[in-house]
Amino acid sequence: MTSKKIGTLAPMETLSMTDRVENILRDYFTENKFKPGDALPNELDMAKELNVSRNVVREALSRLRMLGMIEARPRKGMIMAQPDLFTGMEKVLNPFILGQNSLNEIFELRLIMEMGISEFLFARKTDQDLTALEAIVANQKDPVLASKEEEVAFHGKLYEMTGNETFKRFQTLLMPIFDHVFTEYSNKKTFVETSNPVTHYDLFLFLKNGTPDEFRKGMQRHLAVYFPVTETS
Amino acid sequence: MTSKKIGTLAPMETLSMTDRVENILRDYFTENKFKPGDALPNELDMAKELNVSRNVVREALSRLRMLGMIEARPRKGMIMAQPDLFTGMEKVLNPFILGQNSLNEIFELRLIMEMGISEFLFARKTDQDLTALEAIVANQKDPVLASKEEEVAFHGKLYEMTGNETFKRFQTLLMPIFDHVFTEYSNKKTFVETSNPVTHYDLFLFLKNGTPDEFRKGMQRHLAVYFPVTETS
DNA sequence: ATTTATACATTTGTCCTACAAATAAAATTA
DNA sequence: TAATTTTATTTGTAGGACAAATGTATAAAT
Repeated sequence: MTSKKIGTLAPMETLSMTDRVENILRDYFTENKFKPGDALPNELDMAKELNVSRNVVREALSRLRMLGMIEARPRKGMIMAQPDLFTGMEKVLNPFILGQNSLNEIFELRLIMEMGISEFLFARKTDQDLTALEAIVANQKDPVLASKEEEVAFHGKLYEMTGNETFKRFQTLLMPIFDHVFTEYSNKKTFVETSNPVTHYDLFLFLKNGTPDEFRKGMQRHLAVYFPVTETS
Repeated sequence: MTSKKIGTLAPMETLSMTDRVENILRDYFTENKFKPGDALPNELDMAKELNVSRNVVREALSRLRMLGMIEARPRKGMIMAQPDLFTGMEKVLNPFILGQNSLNEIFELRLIMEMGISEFLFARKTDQDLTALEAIVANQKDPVLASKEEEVAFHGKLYEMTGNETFKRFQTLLMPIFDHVFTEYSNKKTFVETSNPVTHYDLFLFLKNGTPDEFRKGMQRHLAVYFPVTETS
């Protein structure tokens, strides 16, 4: 196997000490099945063990602390913590930094999710939820053009009704991106006024009295303008 | 308004200098609309400007570097970079650290996404994709019990066929969690053998010759055992 | 002997200084 | 002008120092 192929040649990015220590620490936690609450060695011991300066260890630990992976109690030591899945993602969600392609793909993610929640909504909806949802759609004057507040409240409530906190948090984080891409849509494309648009109120009725299928079809028509063109409409 | 309410009393977590500098820097980038490629001030200037030590600045920068937000070229300076959305998330995806509740919710996320991709699959499927997918299902001996490799390959290919790189990457990251939760399912619950399960091959046929609705219904039955119980099945 | 007071050890957070390495820019020389 | 040398710049890494505060061990007092 003396092939000339030595990789893509690009990824020969020499990692810094900090990068390596960060990886080593994460691997160490995983291999030793560290669980929230478990105590970590102190910084100096780590530095000596790894033959690096305390600075390097602290930079690596600082990263893990930011992610919520570990917690440092001054003068007491560090312990493992329960990280939130999206803490890291939240910090890079900046439309000016993210590429346009990423932004568009995130927007598509929304379409996918809102088409997929139907079963969960019907499985977990409560009368209380429906009442709250009705209040949201009732606050709306113009039945066609929803206000931004109402738009956010309505769709947000749907995510909340899935009973999946992670899912809801994901949506809340992505919301600014949705809005950003939506604004671009509004500016660039001349909107094709659909003949009989499905309003939030229609969706509410589907959710209250209809079936998962009816609701999903309604949602699809509600979001129709954003979908890619399909042969079999 | 001289109420006695002074907050929840809990969130009085005094931020460290590093935490604050990290926030200040991110805000600074956002407010000044920093874009990938833009040059950053050097560390010493930042430290002087913010009245903190270079160590603190470096710890904060180290975090942003980890997220891919900035890039440091030794001896040349730092520039803004294009972060990957999920870099931070990837590092905390550790079943031993994440809570069981999070794990279950992530698993539900998968169900939601796979129910929602139908329209995208039909809008973007190519003959090449279908050929590749057919090869995957053809490799399978037992039509009912899919091997783990085939399972991963089939569902992974579906995500890939949406043409949404972000979506596909998300799924790849979450895969170990899916697998982890799935294993728990297998151990705890005695599986209810569905009378006529929908196989991957069935799904392939729906995707090739059917409609988005047919495919989605098939997918729902394929994943039925994992769904929450719905009144209107 | 029990309680109280004191001293000590521990550990993170922050600051400081120093220097290597390597590149780009500037200055010098041919 | 061209080639060479010098210098300045900036990140990466090392190492020392100390404050603060907490828990623990030690000493003192009743």
